[in-house]
Amino acid sequence: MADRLRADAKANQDLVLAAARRAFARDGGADASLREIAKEAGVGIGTLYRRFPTREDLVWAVYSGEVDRICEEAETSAPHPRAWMETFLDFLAAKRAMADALKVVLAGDEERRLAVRARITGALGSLLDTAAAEGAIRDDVAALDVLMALGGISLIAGEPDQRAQAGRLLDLLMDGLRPCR
Amino acid sequence: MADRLRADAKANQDLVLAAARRAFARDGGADASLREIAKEAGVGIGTLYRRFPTREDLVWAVYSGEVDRICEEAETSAPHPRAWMETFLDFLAAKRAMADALKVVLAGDEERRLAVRARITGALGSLLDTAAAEGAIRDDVAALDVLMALGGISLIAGEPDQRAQAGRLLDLLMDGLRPCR
DNA sequence: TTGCTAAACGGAGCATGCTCCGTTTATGGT
DNA sequence: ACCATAAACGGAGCATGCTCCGTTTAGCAA
Repeated sequence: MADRLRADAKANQDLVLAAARRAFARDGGADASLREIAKEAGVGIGTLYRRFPTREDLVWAVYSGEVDRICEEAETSAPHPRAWMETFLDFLAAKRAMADALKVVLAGDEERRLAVRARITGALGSLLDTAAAEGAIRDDVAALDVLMALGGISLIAGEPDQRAQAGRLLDLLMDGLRPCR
Repeated sequence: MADRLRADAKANQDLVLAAARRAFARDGGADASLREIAKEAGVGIGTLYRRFPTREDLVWAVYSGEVDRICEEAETSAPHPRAWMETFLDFLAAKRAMADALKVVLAGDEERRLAVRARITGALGSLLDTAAAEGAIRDDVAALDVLMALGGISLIAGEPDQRAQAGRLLDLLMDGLRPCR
């Protein structure tokens, strides 16, 4: 990329990211104040917004590493869809901000969102394919649909105290994926 | 009820409701400004908030009639769960504000929310029971779980331009409800 | 070293949600 | 007709998201 950042810009970006990471760690990040994050980073609110135009951009910058790790897990570990889905839901429950970001990513059609989507559906798809090859689940359901189902579960029952409910919804989803008949 | 409203209070409440109905009709209501509604009703913002402490209260006051109608439909018409669910999702898609309100209702445990929840799960339960009796679907899934699944679908794929996606998720849900094996 | 300019900065400013509280008034009793 | 007072009113005020724009400066070329 020829678009290298100016030194001061890069430094500020890092300060903001660090502050955001700290703020998000405090409470899942769903409602951390961006002004507060900017202040904590010692940067003007305008600077934060120029670098991360939307809350989702910031959330994504903070958590993309973890998402990658989860995706790799889906591609490399044994094909236990249910277990992986639980991990995924737990992740979204812990980082509530990500659940909202996911919703946007799943709806939008800008290059950026599509890439993220491709990353996740790719991993999930590979997991589903493997499981299907073993006859554990159906083979005719698109990974994107499953991902959206997971996103839906986390949106409607993603609070930490709704684990049981989320589990039941996941049961229902798994039932829908069963290769009966 | 001994708690009758003072005449002026009642009048203002009606004005607010009428204004809200108009505002919501314009755009689903998801992001109509409450200040604007108050102004349109010729009432102070404080008055609006005293009568409807949360946005959901207002949304509910505006739409409870329609929800009732849909519930009755579930109880009285032929047991076609899928058709009813589509109606329900369409309703939520048209009144985006209701989708958010539903999420809150499904999470909270205050008397009010529980009552609303009971109203809907009651109707849906009756529909599911009838269908189950005919062998059309399983009989061991709680109505609340199905309702939450529907809520999840509408949260993750509730925009009008996501109908197809929502349909696929509904397929998945129906598959999960099938009485196979 | 000295300019020049694109890039970056940062905060004022506006809209919104929601609260708080001093002021006004409907209503029932005398 | 007159009060007393609980009830209702309404908007000032604070926090937040996000934008806009005048000011500052890093990085480069002469």
